[in-house]
Amino acid sequence: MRLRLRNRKMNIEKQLSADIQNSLSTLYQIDETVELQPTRKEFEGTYTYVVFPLVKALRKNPVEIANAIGEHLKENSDLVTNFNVVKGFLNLVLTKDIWTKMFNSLLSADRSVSNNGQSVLVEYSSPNTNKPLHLGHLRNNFLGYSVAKILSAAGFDVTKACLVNDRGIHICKSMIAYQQFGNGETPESSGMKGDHLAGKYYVEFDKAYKKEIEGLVAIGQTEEEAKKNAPLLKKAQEMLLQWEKGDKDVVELWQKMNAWVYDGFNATYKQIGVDFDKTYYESDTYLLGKDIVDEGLEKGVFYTKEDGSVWIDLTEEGLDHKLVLRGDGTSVYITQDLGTTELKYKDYQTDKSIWVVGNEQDYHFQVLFAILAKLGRPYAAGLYHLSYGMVDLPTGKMKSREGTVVDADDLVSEMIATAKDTTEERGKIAEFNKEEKAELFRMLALGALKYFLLKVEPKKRMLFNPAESIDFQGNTGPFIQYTHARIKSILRKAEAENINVPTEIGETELQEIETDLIYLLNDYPSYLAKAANEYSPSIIANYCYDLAKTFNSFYAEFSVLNEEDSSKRDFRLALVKEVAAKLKEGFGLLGIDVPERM
RNA sequence: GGUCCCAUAGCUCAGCUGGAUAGAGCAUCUGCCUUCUAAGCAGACGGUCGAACGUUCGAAUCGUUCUGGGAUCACCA
Repeated sequence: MRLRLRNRKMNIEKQLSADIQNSLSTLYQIDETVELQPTRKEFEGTYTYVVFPLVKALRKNPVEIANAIGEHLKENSDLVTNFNVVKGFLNLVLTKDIWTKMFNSLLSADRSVSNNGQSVLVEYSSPNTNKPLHLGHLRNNFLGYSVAKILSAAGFDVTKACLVNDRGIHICKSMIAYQQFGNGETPESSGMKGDHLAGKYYVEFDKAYKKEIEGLVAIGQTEEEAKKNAPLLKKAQEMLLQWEKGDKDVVELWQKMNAWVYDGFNATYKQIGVDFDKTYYESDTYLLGKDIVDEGLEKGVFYTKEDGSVWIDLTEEGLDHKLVLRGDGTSVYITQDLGTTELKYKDYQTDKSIWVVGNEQDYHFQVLFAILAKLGRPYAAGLYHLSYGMVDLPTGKMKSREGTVVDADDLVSEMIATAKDTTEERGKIAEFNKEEKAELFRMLALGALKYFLLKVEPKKRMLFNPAESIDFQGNTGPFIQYTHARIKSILRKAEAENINVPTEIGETELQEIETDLIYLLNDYPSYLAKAANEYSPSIIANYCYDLAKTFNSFYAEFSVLNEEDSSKRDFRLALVKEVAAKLKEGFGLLGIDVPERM
């Protein structure tokens, strides 16, 4: 791995800020940090410096200050050729060759990622083995995978982890229902994917369980009593105890059904293009954490109640008292998470650890992090819950138990069918063979789906309407994929005509839309940094959209290969090649592939 | 009831570390394919930025209160 000590990339904005700082100290003997913003389209200039904040200290009127700074910059800065002042806004016009310089520095930039010396573990997906993945899991998977990619591009050493919830009462429910109603059905005999088969029996359990409750209520029990007393639930609880004791038959059934489910999950993961470096299984880790409870008691961070249960007082942190171990000595959810957090740290010693988990667990993670901080864990400050909002349907919340979910496999299949129809309608891929077509349809389907789920800020809940299929036009994945394909088409044609793409360009007069593109390309690192800081793929998605949109405006108005001035043509060739590369790079961070043609 | 999150155009969303006249897409309407891919481009229409106070030269952005929606406050995970 290469380590770059300094960022050698020329940064106009930084240099300009420094020049302004210099002007301020020369003119007014003040030392201010300088923030620049892009000049609004309706004014002349590239960067704007707002002088209002100086007014108070300098006791001069803003226009006067702005003019003075402008004059000084014009005299002393190599970058500034002219300026104009509107109220307190100093609009700076930069020297003409700045754009070719900026672009050449982009062309010659070192594209390897420089390691930032930090490591991070990202846990996501974390499915339950009693049901197949649904739309909510897709948001989770795409988010986790993308955040891992983004952090990696930002220089982190990233480990992708998955914690499979493969034990517990919910798994036993599927198992009981299978025992009772399964008649030896298998994925082979039924033709169902293993995860769907397990999910079927989870739903079966709930149906039968509800019937039992009705029956008990009919003979006079209250609903609450009936829920506790229903024989099926008793059986599931009994089965969990047997599982914990290691009962041979139960463990065998558990292994058999889980193996089916893993086959199903692996097929889904492969289809949606998601993977992990490490998989943890809760059946291996659910007993962890008890030693941490002991440690907490010794340190006086935890306390014991009369019934033997162990608690922590988090009222100082603005939280409540929280149970960390049951009176009978068995674990609760938080106990396990204390244990797995410790385990992950022992395994990887990462500087940061991220959980991609829905916002219904916000409180749980507040508590978890607060406890680890109180225990003085060195890694506590690096823990982060990437909380995301639920995906709701027009009919309300998705519930696996009641079967009111948008199944992940079904949705992907439907999207592929839509991609096929949409593409064939346009009739542009006649020369594709069968495999190439299949690959393209999948690429577009996943592009549409991933972009749809990732372009929204993670913490916002979102609505998915199955009746309205996901668009392929406008602000969508396929729009950006299409833009990439268009550029590739130009590059192919150039190659066929033996026109080389230059690696350095000479001075040439540029259109405004071309400088817009250079500006955007040059700005990419700041978007990447922001996305990494905020763990937010939506920032990358929106950047790609901006870039694609701007390119398409350029494309509609100007021609690359039909440009008669060869220096302009060469510049445009290099420019569009950079745009394509950036779109591919950005979409790569979202886990979306881009086609050569479509 | 306590705590946390969300509220921007008819719909889906950007913008939020305070800056100039709040931007896209979808939908509706008008133009643009004998020229590098029309999954595109140009334009029209559409806004009390949930409400009220406050801080500020300046608030969609910060603060307080309120309204609406969601989540959570289990010896479930």
